[in-house]
Amino acid sequence: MADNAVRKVRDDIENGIVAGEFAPGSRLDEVTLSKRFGVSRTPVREALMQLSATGAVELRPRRGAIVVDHSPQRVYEMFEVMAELEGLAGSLAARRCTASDRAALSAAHERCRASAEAGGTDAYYYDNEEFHHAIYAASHSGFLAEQCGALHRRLRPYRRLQLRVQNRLRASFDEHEQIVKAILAGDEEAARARLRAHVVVQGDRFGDLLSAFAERARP
Amino acid sequence: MADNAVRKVRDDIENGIVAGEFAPGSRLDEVTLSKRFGVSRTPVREALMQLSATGAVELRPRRGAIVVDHSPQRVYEMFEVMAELEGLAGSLAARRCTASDRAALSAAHERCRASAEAGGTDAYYYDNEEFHHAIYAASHSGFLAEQCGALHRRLRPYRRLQLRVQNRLRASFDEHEQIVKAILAGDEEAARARLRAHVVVQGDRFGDLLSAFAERARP
DNA sequence: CACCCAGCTCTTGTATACACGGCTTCGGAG
DNA sequence: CTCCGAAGCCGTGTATACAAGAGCTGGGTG
Repeated sequence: MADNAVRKVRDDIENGIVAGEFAPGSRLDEVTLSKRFGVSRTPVREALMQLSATGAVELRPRRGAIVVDHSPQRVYEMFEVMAELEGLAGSLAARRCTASDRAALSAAHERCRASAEAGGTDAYYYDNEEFHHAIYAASHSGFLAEQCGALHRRLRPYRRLQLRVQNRLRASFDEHEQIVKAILAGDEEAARARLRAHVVVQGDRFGDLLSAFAERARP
Repeated sequence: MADNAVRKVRDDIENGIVAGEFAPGSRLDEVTLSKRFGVSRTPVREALMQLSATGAVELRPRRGAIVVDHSPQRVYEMFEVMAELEGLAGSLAARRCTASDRAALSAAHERCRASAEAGGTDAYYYDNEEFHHAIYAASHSGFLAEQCGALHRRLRPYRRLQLRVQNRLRASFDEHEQIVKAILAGDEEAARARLRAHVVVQGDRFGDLLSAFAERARP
């Protein structure tokens, strides 16, 4: 339920997982969490179930919840699927986008340009998210937009780590430029191919992913 | 939570939705459901949350759960996304499948052939599911297999309705034949294209989808 | 000395009780 | 007659109590 208590608990646990406070494989005890957050076990249980649904934790019957261990291979697979869905979204956007979609996409792109030139990875990270969501919206497929949004959110921590790599920010923006051009030109296949290449982890970026994992492993 | 009570309640509600007992847009009252299934509100709540996670119902804060109304457009969008993911799975399967994957795929295909010739749509429906799962497994991407499985399951009722259309069963099997050939030949692009075409709702099949909806609307 | 079994404890799964927010209905006023 | 508002009721959200299964520990035995 998007209610107050359970939402708060869910977000707190999620943040704790991303921050490394709850290590992968560690047990999440319901009573410990409830005492920690000052609520009863009920909202904690519901939060854990929601996290289980989004794949952040694994619930084993009668044995509690453990933080899932995202191996590099699994993260790679997730980016692979994400690339495919984003490619579809780009293709549909190139075909269907309206004038207001174009305006929103261009505006998001310009915000990315500004933050890329300012050099703040955090600001760029946020604007980058807006950019991708503008593409989802332009696809005019509500279900696709939901799926993309959910996966995007799930990959958020890893994307954030990847952006820290030197020059990745600039390269990302240059790729955006090509993507925008293809969508505005109505070139479905170019939009699909460029978005796919933008998202998928390949070449040097696979090494970046591994190094990001290594960095995260440290305290 | 794959526990006994909540799993049973969840499956019962899901079946009720598919069977049309719970009409789209209708309210699912927690106390009514709990009395009906002879359990307390707690497992009912958890079941509803799981159904909300899989998209079968919508949970509005403080206002209860309602059965989501899948418009034809939305179902079309879901098949569109499914087609994309299956295409990716087929492409990966063509590249990566091992000897045992090939054997499993061929075996599933032969079972489909048998039930197609026997003419039983229910049997074919089941074997068809096995066939697609064999492709997911052959992709050797655990995450992709999970996503495909989840979407497949979500679309199950609509696929079942579609198979009732005359000759669709035979056409489906013929498409399978081409897909198997492409995967066994290691032709990634052919496998992708044929799986996509197999799954997506286009041409006559869009009319079939609409008629299936019309039929389901009746008591 | 190692292995197995039994009892205990700790945690999850379920039930019930309590609190708070929204919806509805009934009454009054314009 | 219609519209607005307040109070009561119904239903969800949260807390707590009870039951049952899984893991652990300690003692006994081979």
